[in-house]
Amino acid sequence: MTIDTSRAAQRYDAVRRKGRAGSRASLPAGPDELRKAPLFADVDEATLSRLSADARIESLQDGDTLFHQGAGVTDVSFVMSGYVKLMRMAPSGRQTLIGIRSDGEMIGEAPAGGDEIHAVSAEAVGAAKALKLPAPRFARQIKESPSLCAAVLRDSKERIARLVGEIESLKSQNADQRLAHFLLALCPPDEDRCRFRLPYDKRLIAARLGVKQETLSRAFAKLRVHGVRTETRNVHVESVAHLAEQCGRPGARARLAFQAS
Amino acid sequence: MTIDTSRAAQRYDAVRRKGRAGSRASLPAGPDELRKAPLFADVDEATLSRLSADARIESLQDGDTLFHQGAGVTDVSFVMSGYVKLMRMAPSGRQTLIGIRSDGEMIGEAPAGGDEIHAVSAEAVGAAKALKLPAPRFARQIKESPSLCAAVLRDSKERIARLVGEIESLKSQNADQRLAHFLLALCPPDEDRCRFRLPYDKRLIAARLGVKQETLSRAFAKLRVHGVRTETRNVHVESVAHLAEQCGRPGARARLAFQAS
DNA sequence: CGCCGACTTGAGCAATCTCAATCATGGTGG
DNA sequence: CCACCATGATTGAGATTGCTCAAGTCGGCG
Repeated sequence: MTIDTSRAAQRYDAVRRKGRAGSRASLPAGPDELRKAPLFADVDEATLSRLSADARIESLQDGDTLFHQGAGVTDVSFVMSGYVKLMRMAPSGRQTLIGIRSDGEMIGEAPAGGDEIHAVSAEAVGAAKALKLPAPRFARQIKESPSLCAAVLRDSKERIARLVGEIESLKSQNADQRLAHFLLALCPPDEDRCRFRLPYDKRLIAARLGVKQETLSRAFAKLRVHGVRTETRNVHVESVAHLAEQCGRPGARARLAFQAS
Repeated sequence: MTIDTSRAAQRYDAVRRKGRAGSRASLPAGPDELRKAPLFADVDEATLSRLSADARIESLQDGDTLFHQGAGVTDVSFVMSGYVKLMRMAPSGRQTLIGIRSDGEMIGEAPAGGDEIHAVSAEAVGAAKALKLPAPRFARQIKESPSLCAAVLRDSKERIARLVGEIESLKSQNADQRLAHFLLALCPPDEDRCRFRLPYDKRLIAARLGVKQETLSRAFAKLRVHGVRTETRNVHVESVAHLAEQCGRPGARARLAFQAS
């Protein structure tokens, strides 16, 4: 369920972090970069250029931390390339993956003014670039620009919908069904037979689905019977329709897996 | 995990609904009622009185539906008394509890204009009263009143934080720990030994925690060893501090439960 | 070649679910 | 007052799911 147990996680992090440079490249950014974030798609130009005044782009390496849970919110960040994972740290040291951001998505919550604190920690998964805006400036613009405010409102709703979906699947589906759902979302549209690449490694996918790596591996094995083949990161789906059928049935899979073995 | 399986749920609903009147009382409401909702705590009087123009209060009986998932959003609703449960219905008919609202909380999401659709279904748990405002009017006021907009923004953030917490606990805690957390939140502050009443029946608590009723019952049984006694709906906690310790440990409980049996 | 990291596989165990029986409670009709 | 029923809660037994620990595979890379 969690990414790792406390002691194991510490070891794991120690390994990943070895030999990484401490300094980060940071470049200024303009309104054009901001516009790439869907959040800003409908925000007026004037607001955007005000927002971008102190914007900068940071380059991150695998494992770099953007911010820690509990720390004060100084910036609003957006993923410009790569992936960023959001995690909750329990007092015990246990880490739980909350979500993964990519492609212009906002990392964390939009600051609305006042003293705010990060509810999660954010860390780069592989090399990534992040766009950062100072939080106070963003909070001021939210109050002054109706289009920005509307955009943030809409974005919050999408976020909530996603989280609700997440809770539903954690409560009502088993690991196999969650994996089927996950893969289904990755299949390109309009093709029944398809092939694609997993966006990140299986360890992370497992954490995203809320299971252990071993369990994920076995779930993949069960899907083989249903025409889903994997070679490391590449996935081959014989029939998307057939895969979709696997999303809502607990019993059928066991029977078929038995026949195949 | 889910509230009930498809067929069982249908039977269950058929039973609960028997002999209930179809009509609902509906009374007009004013700004004073609105002010009771925390969302409106800091909203200016003018906005509030505009919002309350078409406000009305509906009386609901156990099992009454406020709205269905997938239906268009025509109103914004608030719980004035009692409890309302939010559920997701899978195409299979499976129902998953998403949350429970009470005490002036908003039910569903704030409409921001445009055609919107309910992401969940809402149903009264026991007798309840709901305050309803027409969605279009609310959406208009959001655009025109900065204080309302700020309030909705703040509320969305709280909602997201709650959902994130929910996901964390589903992913990282077992049933016993989730129950301990749940009870801890119900304990009145500043007392180590306390006594209180469960807000709703154990069937609902189980759904809230994402386990079956039987599992919840066994979790309560395990907590008895730790000074938590229950008589139907009444709970005695010998030591809140001791209960809090149970929130973060998987192993210890099993040993003690074994000794006790 | 040999190691490392990511992944897979196996075996046993723990948590949870399922099905079924039982019990307590409150209401209802006789 | 009692028999009876419906509902919610508890308990038991067995199946299932997912976890843990451990070993093994595989591909790249120095």
